[in-house]
Amino acid sequence: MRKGEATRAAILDRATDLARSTGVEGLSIGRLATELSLSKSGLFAHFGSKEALQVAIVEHAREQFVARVIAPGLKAARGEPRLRALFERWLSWGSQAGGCIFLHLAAELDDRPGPARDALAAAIRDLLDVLATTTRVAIDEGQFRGDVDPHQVAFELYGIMAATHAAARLVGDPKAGARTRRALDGLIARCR
Amino acid sequence: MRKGEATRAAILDRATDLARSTGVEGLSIGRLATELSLSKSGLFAHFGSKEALQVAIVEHAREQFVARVIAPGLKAARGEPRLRALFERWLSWGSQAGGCIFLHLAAELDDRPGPARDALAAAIRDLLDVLATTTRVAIDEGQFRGDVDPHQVAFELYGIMAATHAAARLVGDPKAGARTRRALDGLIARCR
DNA sequence: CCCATCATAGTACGGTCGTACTATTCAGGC
DNA sequence: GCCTGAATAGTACGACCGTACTATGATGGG
Repeated sequence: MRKGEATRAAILDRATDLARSTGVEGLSIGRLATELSLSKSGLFAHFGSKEALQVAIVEHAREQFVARVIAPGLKAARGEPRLRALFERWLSWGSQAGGCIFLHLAAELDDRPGPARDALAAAIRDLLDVLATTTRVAIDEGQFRGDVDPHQVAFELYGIMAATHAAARLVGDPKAGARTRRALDGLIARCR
Repeated sequence: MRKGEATRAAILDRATDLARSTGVEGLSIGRLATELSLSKSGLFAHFGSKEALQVAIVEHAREQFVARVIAPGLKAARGEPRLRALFERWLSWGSQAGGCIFLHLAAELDDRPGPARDALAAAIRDLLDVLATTTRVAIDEGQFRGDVDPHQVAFELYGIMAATHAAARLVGDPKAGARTRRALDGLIARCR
């Protein structure tokens, strides 16, 4: 049905927004319904359980991430430019209100087994794989040295992103942006 | 009074343990009281509000961190060995059940203004400062190059720690430990 | 235009939340 | 060994939680 899908999408949009700052456990169905001018039960009917809503939020965030970060990033030229484009887009994804939802949920869910955690782990694994694959291409193109470990690069990129998050959002370091660029440039320079 | 202080300490020990996996918002006073065989009101009387308990948890974690990570780490030889010792101890701090509470709370609180967030930001700022100061010493000792930026090193160390957390705890990467060492060695090699 | 089906609202329930207020137990100084 | 004050328990409250169940409203295919 058309109408239902549209509502569901609107719910997920708002829910994903909220979950960026409150997490998926702190998010309440009642509050979410009020914000959307829906009844709690009407909203609830779309998901059946809070756990299912949480999983849907993760999936929705993953789709948004693919659309706003991965897909446009992959349009850049093969190798290093593509890697930089992906990271740059990830950065702006993380600078929207609430930050990068994956970083938030990673901390919230890493000790909470369940479907939501599984979905999140899969999403982050995918992200790391894309970064690693892009690095692999840079090696094949001769831009990066042959002994570079693609997954190591993905690992360290994730770390830079997390450090950026903490520095910019929590500690309030005004130089966070510059530090991020320097770390990225350093990592890439080491690969050449 | 002696007794009250002892109880308060016991509460904080357990609360800090729990908050490592549930966060400070997800932690419930009732559950905590039950776990400690205390009445909810008896426990509550020690803090007066949940917010005060959250702040106390952060302060308690900070004290534990100084005792278990910072203080023993500072006993290592000046410069690089000290930096490595600090990071190594931070790593084992982060590998206790629930992981590093600071990384968890950083994600939970970075968008939630209030005293708990302030206390956490101060704690992490302190941690970064210790790492930066230690790096500064390594420069002064001639172990690191003169153009190394101590706060940049602290920033990147934080990133490595966060990446380790995600890789080991969420994604379940069996090579997480090796990746961490490689990233650390790479960072330090670049400083020399 | 009716009817089946989907979408949403309404209501209710047991549970737990944080936080008051009051009562009881306990420990130590005289 | 009482007396005082601290430490803890008891009880109650309103609010909100997630989740059933039922009813009403909208919608589109025949």
